[in-house]
Amino acid sequence: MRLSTKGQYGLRAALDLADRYGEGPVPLNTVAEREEISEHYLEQIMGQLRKAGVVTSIRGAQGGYQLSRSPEEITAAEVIDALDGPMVPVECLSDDGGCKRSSFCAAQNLWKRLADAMDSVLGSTTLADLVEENRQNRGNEDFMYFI
Amino acid sequence: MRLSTKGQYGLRAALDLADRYGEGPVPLNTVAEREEISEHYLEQIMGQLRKAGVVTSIRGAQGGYQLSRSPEEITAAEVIDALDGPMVPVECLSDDGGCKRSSFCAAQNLWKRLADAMDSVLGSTTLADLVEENRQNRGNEDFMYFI
DNA sequence: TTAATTCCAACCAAATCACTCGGGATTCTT
DNA sequence: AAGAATCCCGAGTGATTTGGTTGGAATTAA
Repeated sequence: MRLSTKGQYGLRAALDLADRYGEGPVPLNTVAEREEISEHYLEQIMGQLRKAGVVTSIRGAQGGYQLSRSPEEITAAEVIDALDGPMVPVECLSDDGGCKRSSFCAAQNLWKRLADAMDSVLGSTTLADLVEENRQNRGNEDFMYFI
Repeated sequence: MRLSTKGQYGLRAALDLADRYGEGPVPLNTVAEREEISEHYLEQIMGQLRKAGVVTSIRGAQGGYQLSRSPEEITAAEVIDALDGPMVPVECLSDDGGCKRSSFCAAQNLWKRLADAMDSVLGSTTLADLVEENRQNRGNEDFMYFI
């Protein structure tokens, strides 16, 4: 059970934008370069994020992408859902997929707990949280480095 | 991010065996029938579970499969790992996959938390837990039914 | 006007998934 | 010893998904 690279790249790109929130639009190619993601592929990803309302774009020269809201207001779940669909571990939990065995399926209890656990992590972690954590880590590392 | 049907079927089959633990070997076709899984496909799945030490098999007439240990001693994680490999949400967390960005990757903190959350559910839930919960549910349902 | 950018749709190779098929090996029952 | 019930194994397969690439059109700042 792996997350697609799309979801991973998308989150990295979103974090890249979060780190520069408020500094104006960032062109796609600089994000692609910093994050080492194929430019054309990232284009598709940003398109999805735009349609989902996570980022906004400005076309033309000096254009680029930026987060649509402040990083505190965007959860990891929102980014990943936009790219990979909702993170539900098995089909039978999703609204329409309901399987006829559900009334007596012992496994379903497990999937529910698993889905809850995943939700609570992704839904409660914002881009700001991750950027902040990372700044602190980097800080400590630099500190270590110079001793 | 979906679990493969293999993992789902495998868990269902394991729970089926857990429900009958101590009653001797159960032939594959009866499990397949009760759980509505293709017999040949389930055969492959049971093969993997056997190699992983989750079930044992007895060949020949009157043979079949049974859990290798009591359901209290088998976690959901063990079953799923045997079939789909470890449930790690992204490659860069797995031992050998370590990516070079890890030292400054803000996303990785999220994946770690997600992996921990998943682990703690799957690693702490045993087959016995699920069978027991299910028996209670079924009990309540029957109760409701006859009022 | 030109260069920088986003936007869009089609295409593609490789991998994975969810099975199926066919037959061999083993063991119980009679 | 024969036959039936089982597990064991490896190969094949069609559909879908993944992880992109290609090529070009539209928009806008300088």
